[in-house]
Amino acid sequence: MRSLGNKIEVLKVIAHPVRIRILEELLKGVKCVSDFEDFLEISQPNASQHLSLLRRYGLIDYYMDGRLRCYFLRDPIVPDLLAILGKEYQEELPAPPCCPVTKKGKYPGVRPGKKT
Amino acid sequence: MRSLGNKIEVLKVIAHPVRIRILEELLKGVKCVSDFEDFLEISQPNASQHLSLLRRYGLIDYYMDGRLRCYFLRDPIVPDLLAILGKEYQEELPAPPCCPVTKKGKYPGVRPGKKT
DNA sequence: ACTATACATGCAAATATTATTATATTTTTA
DNA sequence: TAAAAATATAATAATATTTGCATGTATAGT
Repeated sequence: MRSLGNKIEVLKVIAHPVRIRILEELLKGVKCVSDFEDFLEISQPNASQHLSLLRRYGLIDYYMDGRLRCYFLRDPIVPDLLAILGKEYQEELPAPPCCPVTKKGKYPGVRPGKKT
Repeated sequence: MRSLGNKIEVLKVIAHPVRIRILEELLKGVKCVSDFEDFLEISQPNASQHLSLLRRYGLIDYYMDGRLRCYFLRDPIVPDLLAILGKEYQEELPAPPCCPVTKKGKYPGVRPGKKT
């Protein structure tokens, strides 16, 4: 299992437009580097760098088929995160019953060691 | 609704150890700035900066109670993401039936315009 | 009115991320 | 075995993020 700190690093790695597209493509199935070049509008070395970053964090891996590298998804957190990114959120969370701006509110939290 | 690009920005904003802790605390309930100072080991201005970044992206908001600012969660994507970060993943995703390294595999994808 | 409290803001320094370019490695094909 | 295809690596430059510090503002208490 990953530690929380580790998961945050993973989140950071995922949070990049190119890498999200890569992961979305891999969700559909195996792809090799030059396939990505076709629809990501970036250079081959750049694609390679993103792929190896994703691989360094264990999110994806590859099989080798001759001189092709067939990349595929490996970490189950990826489909979960992509699902959230695809989800439509309509409402905001309910605001807490606290501290209206105009009137004098009352902070509900305990504030040990604080004056006032 | 947020666009995908927008959600990726949000993901990036969330993907920071201090900000994750802030959001986790806010998931429990309203907190004001100096409350965060107590358990995050960072300076007040730094806490304030992280809070205002989170607010700039609409993830949180605050009520004012005198000189306190009572921060609370606002964007429903936050609890969903925190849930995933808390989730335990045991297994890796099933590897695709393709291209074993030792033997000569066969790339399953269509590669239009590519030679070989 | 003065002082302390709670918090925000602006700026500069340190650090990290990203893309670009050139080059290297490996494998297949001719 | 030489050329090409597919991909990786390394170095660099451009840019963005993060923090620290000093200062600013508003409110509350005296």
